[in-house]
Amino acid sequence: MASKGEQTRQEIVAAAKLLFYRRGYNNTSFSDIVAVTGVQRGNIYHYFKTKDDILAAVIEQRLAEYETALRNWEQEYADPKDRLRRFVQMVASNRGELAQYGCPIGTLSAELGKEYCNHQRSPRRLFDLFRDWLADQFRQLGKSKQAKSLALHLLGRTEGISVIGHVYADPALITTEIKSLQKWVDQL
Amino acid sequence: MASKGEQTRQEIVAAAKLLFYRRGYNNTSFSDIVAVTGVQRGNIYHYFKTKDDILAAVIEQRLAEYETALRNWEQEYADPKDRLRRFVQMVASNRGELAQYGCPIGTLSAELGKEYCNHQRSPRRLFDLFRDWLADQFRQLGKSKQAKSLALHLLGRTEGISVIGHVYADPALITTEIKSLQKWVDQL
DNA sequence: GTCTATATACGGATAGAC
DNA sequence: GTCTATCCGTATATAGAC
Repeated sequence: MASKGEQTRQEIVAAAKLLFYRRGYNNTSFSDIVAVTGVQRGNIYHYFKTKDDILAAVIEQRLAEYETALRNWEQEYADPKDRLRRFVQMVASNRGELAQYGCPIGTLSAELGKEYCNHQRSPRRLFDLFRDWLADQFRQLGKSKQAKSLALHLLGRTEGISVIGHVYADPALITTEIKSLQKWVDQL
Repeated sequence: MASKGEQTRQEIVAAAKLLFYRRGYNNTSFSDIVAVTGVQRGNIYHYFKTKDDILAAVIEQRLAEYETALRNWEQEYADPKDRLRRFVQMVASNRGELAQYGCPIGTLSAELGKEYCNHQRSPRRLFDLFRDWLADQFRQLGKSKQAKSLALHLLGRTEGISVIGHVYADPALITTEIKSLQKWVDQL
């Protein structure tokens, strides 16, 4: 059972995660977080010294979430190819959100990857998580040598699809492109 | 010959274009533009009523630039396939910048595409420019029916490659992925 | 742990002298 | 067309009562 304080902390992180995604990190203010959570300004600073600290917590939260998802997929699907299909399917399922706000990892990286930003390299760990997991699947398919570059190729394809879908705010574009990507997986 | 005022205006736009790309739109302040150009704050407001107006001018500038490039490629290469190759080659040539700051169009779209942003749909015109030109080339290759979706596929591939190259700040990743994309063009 | 009040800095934008 | 001085809002962050 989580203590009261821990629960408040989680509420702040959850709200920040959503706001950073939908509005961007720089465009999200403490006032926004206060408005969403009901937790008062001063109290937020009780849990996090700076806005950067909140961002760090949000990234940790995302890492944990995705790790859990990947573990589950490993349980659900024995065939590495099915796991790859499940990964691609995730993008298709999220097409609505992706078309509205872009990829949560990709747009965060784009924003934080700019010059003079404290967190330039932080979102890379999120990419590492997927890259390493995907590479594992390719290795199990007997493609040890190209595993890493195949993983980056697949990651890049999904990111590109998200960018196009977001620019045109059109989930249907994501569906079309994902079909071609599913074929690519099938033909491995 | 450009008048003095016109020249000053151009300097502001040029500086803003570079700053918006490298630091992001929201992270660029008037003070930054003053520091780069030497043009004083009040004087900038003589040319642009708002920061949004500067952004609009920067987008127009990019549109004009890219239009010129595309026209030149049409002159240089008669074969539509060579024109497609030239497009892909552009990404390869810019890999250094792309790895450092991301795609100038893609990262701008990611930033402005977020919620409650005045310019949510402005960068779409930049994508339209490339999409329509690429679709034209596919049409001339006898692929009228799929022209638009092939164009979006190619655009998406380059965007995805930029995202990965940027996240890992590694131009070599861009080179690798571009090779596979060149093959795709060759096999059309 | 929660809240109010406030410090401090910097953002975009304006007024007006020259 | 250029420049200085300044307004005003809002941002992050802090102090301290309860």
